[in-house]
Amino acid sequence: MARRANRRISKKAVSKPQAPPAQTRRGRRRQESEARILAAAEEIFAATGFAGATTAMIARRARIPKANLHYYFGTKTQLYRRVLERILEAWLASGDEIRPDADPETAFTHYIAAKIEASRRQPHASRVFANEILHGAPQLSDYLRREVRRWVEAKAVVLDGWARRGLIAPVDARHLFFVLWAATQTYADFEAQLRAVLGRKRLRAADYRAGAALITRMILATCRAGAK
Amino acid sequence: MARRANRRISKKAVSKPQAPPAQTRRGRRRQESEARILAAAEEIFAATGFAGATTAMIARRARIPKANLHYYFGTKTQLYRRVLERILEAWLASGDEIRPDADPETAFTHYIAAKIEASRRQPHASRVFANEILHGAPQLSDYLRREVRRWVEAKAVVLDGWARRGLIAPVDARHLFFVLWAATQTYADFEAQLRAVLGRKRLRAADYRAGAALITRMILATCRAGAK
DNA sequence: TTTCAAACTGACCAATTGGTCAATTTCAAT
DNA sequence: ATTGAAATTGACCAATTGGTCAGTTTGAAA
Repeated sequence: MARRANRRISKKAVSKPQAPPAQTRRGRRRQESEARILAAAEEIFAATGFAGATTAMIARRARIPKANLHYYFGTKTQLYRRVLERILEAWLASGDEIRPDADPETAFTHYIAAKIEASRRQPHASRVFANEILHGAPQLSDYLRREVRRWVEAKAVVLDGWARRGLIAPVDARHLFFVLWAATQTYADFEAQLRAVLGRKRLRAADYRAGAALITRMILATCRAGAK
Repeated sequence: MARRANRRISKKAVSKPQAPPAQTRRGRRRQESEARILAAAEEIFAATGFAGATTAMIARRARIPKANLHYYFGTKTQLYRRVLERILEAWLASGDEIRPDADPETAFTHYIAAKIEASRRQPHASRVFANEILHGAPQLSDYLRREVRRWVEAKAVVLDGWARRGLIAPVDARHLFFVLWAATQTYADFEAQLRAVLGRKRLRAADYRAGAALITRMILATCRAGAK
């Protein structure tokens, strides 16, 4: 692991990979490299978890020297955090359609479709997130307790409002989201299992459609006003 | 990692940890140690994943010398496989209630309750399994393609039979199980997230009950004969 | 064109870790 | 009581890996 003596100081003493210049050639090249590293890191972390990933693997996939990766991102843990931040940002941005003035059926349908689409298009992101939580969210617990919790509280208010107005049946909003996340993300996180069971080499568009359709049907049947 | 030269041979040359004697003192002591190691390994693998786990951690938790662990189980990978096998066995044993002659509503209710109870009582097992699949099931793909697939095919026949007899609405059985597994296992695999969102230090009995109740309600609403 | 801080990287190192083994202890069988 | 195969374990090692750094290159600014 190399000497642990104030890594921060010696780092700063050498150079500061801060402040990407501007629209200079250097700035452009740098942004390009950073993006490639982040993408590579996401793939590797998704495939192997934090502990299983090596900075050498990530650098190789990004096609840059390992020392360069450390020059840009510092430690493996810091790089991992950057990857997580990007993912959580996207995660929190979904669900905008769930608003008091929206039509519940439409809002649920679109939300589910978007989540399934995310599982299909960015499975790596979903898996990195899943892996982090699976192992106790050591790097994310603050985010979960703050941003995610707030997100859920806000959505719970919306669902309760819908229920009060008789638009949907009353439902435990928190657990509803737990189940919704699990159901939609399973198409990314557990893809290996679904492929094996379905006997597919790769999941097809129809598989994702079938999942979205079933989950939507389940939610609508559960929440349909007057239900149980 | 130590010399890779035929580990198998040198191992055999030293001794063979096969054939647990009988009800001798040694036999008993051995079974005890093996059980402690397997339990410790399950916890550690669940908490850190395969790559993040060290045999030293597992040995420490099992309170035996590391060399002893290797004496009993060979390599870390072999120990991991033993842990996985136990877990998958239990996994496949669930769902016995889903039989042609069973009442669908009762069968679903019991299956969901059992899965949630498993998430509550054996969260480690669920997490080891989840971690394995999340990373592409490198050690499990054969099992998934054989045992699990067969399991699902059999259950799909049962559900189709129920539908044909008008006991439930027609439904895509495969995807129904995907969603059911995800929804119930999330109470173990994503416990850290649920705790954060619910603002709990530990999930309570009531939380598991709420989850089971909602999932049951969803499945029954979806499958109720005559539904959509 | 000159300059020099920033960018870059090959080579290296210390810590960690999976696994081994020689030497010792235990105990089931005789 | 004797015996030897099995069980046990402290000490060790080679491979891996995160991270560093000295030396070189690059390009923006003067």
